[in-house]
Amino acid sequence: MKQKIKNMIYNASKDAYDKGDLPSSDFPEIEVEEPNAGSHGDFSTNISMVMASIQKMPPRKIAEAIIKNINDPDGILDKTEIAGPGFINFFLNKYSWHPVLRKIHEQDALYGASDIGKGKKIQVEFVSANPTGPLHVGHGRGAAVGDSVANILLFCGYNVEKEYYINDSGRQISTLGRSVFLRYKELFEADVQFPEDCYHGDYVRDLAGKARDDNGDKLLSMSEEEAISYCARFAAENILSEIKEDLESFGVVFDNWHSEQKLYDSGKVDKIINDFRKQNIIFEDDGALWFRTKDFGDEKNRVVVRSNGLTTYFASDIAYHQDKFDRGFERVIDVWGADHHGYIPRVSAAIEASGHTRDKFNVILIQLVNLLRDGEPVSMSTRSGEFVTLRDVISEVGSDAARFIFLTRHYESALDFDLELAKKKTNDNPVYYVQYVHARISSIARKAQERGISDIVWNDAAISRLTEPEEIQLIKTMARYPEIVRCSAENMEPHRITYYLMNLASAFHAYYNKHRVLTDEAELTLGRLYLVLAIKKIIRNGLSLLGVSAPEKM
RNA sequence: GCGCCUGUAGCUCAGUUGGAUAGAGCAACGGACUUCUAAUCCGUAGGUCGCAGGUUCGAAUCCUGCCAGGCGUACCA
Repeated sequence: MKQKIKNMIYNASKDAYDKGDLPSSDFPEIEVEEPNAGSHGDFSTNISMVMASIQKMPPRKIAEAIIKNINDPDGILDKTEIAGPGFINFFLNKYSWHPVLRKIHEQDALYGASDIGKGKKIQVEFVSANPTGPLHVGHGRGAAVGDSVANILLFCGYNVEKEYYINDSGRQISTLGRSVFLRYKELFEADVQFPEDCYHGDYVRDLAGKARDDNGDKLLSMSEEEAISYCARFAAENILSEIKEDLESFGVVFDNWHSEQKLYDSGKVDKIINDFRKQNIIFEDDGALWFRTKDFGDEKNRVVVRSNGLTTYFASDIAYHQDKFDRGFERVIDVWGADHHGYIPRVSAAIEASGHTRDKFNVILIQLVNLLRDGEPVSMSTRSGEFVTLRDVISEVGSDAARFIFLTRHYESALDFDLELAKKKTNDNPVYYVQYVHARISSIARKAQERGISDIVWNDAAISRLTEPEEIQLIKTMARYPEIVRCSAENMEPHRITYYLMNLASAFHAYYNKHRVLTDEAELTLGRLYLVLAIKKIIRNGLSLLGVSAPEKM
């Protein structure tokens, strides 16, 4: 619809120039928007103001020249007007909106989909929590955003892969092994010292118990080094499978799980370090190996191999990001917690050093989640091991409510997640507000079926009965959906869809309270059924991008 | 100190990539269920868009400088 208006303006401008009404044929990009105020029409363009300096004419005069030359072969326009400093407002004939409904019904689950991604191979890596403990709420937000962004990109024609990077190597894993081993030892001996820097959570005791169930006291007869290494692997594997379960119950399924350890085992880390040393991108100083991140815009150089010979996290990240591009991804998106933002310059540096431009690398930084209960902060100390896990949250408030709430804010804003609020089944909690639309319409459809109305298809006579202002408004809102999805994909901002759905839901509920769908008039009823079933399709369609279910009954 | 994020109604937040009179929900007040699900709707009230400059036809939005809060600034992960 917007495109039609654009074409109309373009043709009118051209005709105006041909006839001499406009002195220049240098036309800017035409922008058409939907004004907030209904009194400003259905669409509006600022072209006259933008062209004023080029045409050397006052904006309102330009607007007159364009309007004079407007051609409307399909008869979609009711009227046009010049307003304010020179806006041209277009008022559409209400019948011109009706074909949108047909499109929604035909495209159904694909309404709003596009090919703006052109099949480009793109990777979204998210969660990637260390397998040293259970997922918490912060990971939940990352999971909800990452998964949804990936869904939206897929919907917009990208070839998307969802990946989880497993940090199954390095010091935190041996600390985990030591923690589990010590708790295991406690099961057999008194007076075991448990250091501060070990993991204190209850899950460590659970894992120790499990290790005993599997092995009896066998581990005590091994060398400590062997036992710790066994416990590390045992614990990490167990935790990882718990993480997988949690994510699955949260509706998140990864295409690929990428192991850090395998990057080392395959020699990729050593190779990249050697290559960069030859290129003098990595150099030795004070017994350590340093990456010249400063040459790539970071504030200082960073250590890759410590003087004790151990690699840093950064070392494997260099190899990991190079590996992503080696696998053919044209764009790489990392979803991180905002506390890692200082890490961006060095990873960008690594990417640039491996010969890729940094615009192919995007980081979505997710701000922190404050967990509340009835407005009071819930303590979340990882040290003491007292934190509310994602699993707890899902079982308490449900996956749908949790995911929706995580997506009700721009990820760059900190989020207060109130457990009591999330459980409420009222207007405080927008997820039910949106799902309720789907359930209500489903209910109407069932009632219609009881009345013997089953064949709900496009029918000129029935559709032309849709003339109420609320009906036209609803169709206009529905017509905007594809653009919302596109914006959401371009900016990687799922919350745009969340807000759109709340908006559409609100328009529907208002309509529902004012007008009956099932009336005594067959044609009107059929038209309205066609309308609300289109709404239902968009609600389902949008919720699925967010990873939220669309219930038939509530 | 430096870097990133945030600052919009009493509270929690949107704001169509620079448009016209800045919008929702909650909370407050007043209304609507014998009719398709009241997990809903309608109405009233609520604003110096942190502050000060600048850019232009036009700024919550872009630029500069301040102020406030959060996070980060390891040969940790």
